[in-house]
Amino acid sequence: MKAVTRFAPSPTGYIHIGNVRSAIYPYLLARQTGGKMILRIEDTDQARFVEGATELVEDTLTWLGLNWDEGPVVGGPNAPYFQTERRDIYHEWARKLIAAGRAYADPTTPEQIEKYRAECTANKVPFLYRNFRPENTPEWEPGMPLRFKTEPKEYSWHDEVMGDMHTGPEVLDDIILIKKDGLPTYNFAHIVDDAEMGVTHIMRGVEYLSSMPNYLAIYEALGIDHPKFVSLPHILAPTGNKKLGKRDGAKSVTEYRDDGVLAEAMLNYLACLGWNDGTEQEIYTMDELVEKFSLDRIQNSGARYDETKLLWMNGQWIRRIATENGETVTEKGINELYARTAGFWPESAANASDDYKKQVLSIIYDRLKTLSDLREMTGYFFADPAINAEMITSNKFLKNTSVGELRSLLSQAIDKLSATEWNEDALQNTLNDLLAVTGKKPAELFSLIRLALSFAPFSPALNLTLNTLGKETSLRRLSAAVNAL
RNA sequence: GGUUCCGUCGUCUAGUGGUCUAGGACGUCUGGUUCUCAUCCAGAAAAUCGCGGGUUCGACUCCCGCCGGAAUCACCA
Repeated sequence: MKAVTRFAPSPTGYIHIGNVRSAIYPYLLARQTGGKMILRIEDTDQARFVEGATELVEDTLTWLGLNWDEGPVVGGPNAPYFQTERRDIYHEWARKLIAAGRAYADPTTPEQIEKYRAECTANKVPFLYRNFRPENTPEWEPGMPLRFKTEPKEYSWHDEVMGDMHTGPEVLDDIILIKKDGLPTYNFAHIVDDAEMGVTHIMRGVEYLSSMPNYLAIYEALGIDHPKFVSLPHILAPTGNKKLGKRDGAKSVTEYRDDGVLAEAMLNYLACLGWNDGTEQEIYTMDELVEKFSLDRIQNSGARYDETKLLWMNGQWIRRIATENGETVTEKGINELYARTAGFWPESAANASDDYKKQVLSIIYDRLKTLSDLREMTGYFFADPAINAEMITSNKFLKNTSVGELRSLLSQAIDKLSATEWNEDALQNTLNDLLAVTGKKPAELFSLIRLALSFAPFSPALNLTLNTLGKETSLRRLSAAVNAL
């Protein structure tokens, strides 16, 4: 069965990690079944509308590789895809309900409603508007709120994630269908749109679960079949038991992109938070996700967001791309990874060539957790580091060596390296010779040379660092270090 | 308060009556890979399966009760 799914955000800000899954899962199901994915913008709340939010949504989906078949930008047979432009459609459906005696214009003022509510609170009974239904209602016309006239009864339904559900009549109420401003509420609009657009699966957060009976009542009154319901459990904040939201500092998805997280890792992590295919696989490509995704394996309890694991996964993806999933870097892999690194290099790399940066990347990639680590970890490849003799003399492997000896060791290194052919293997041989000649341990000799070259807390293997830096630069820095000691 | 949902290592999870003295992953710790950091490899610690009853020869798995957590009760979505 070809699934028609949708992601229907309201344009009130950025998409954060707590709510992208309701875009990922619909996408996966649509692609798996050869169906389609619709992007619909639910902008009926004018007060919460945020300028530019739609573009933010599009940007996020595009980055993650979640392309939509119908919606803004691409259009489609069910256009328009902004609810504010579909006003007439909702009114048309609303009139059907009125004609069937299942909706009425509500003349009650908000103040009066508040009184009813206060009355119920005082008497400790649940507030149900249907108990205060006005007896004489005017004929509805736009500009008046329109309410659903419910018929309280029990409802049973099936949720693809939560299983068989059942509720009593006490949860049914006369909910607002169309607001005073003429725009529909979410409760009404999504039902109409999903029906018009042929949506087969509604995937949304569990917070809508308690509204289900009211939706079921509307589907019934409208005489239409409802789509399948898929309630997605919440993603929990790192601490506490609350769902992850902007107030808990949930970062936007694109903020992770700007911090150097790969789209593949983000998608992989999020898809597997609350879903797994029952195997022990951890790393999934988009294609594998599309192939293996299944609704019945979505977890029905909330999952805590764990950034540490996301970062681990990002490291895995960086290595996977650089090595084309093998053990060593390949040219193609480095090119692929390099293409993602724009904007993450230190300022000093501004004038460096692509080839040089690729070479640096190829020896440093397995140390990266995020692309932005490049900024902190590669500076000395592009500009001579500030000399800090203290860093050498206080190093744990060097602090017991006299300054005179340090100088002598560096001088010997300079002599040997001056006469060496400059490539990885030759450099390694020279380094080994140096070890033999001086009788020093690698910890002492290599640490010294490494620090004199980089003055950085860590760096790639010495021979690789030397090779990339080049002969001239390496010897210059070594000499400068001798003079500074 | 009403209604509904959820409950396995710190975290994400596997587990659908016996193969579970509960498996994997992240994190943590230890050791190895000629320096550092990281990768990689090996290993360790870590869950009385929320609690109490029952059904059964046998329960993490089925039933009941309880406890704990969450969601929702808007002219917001």
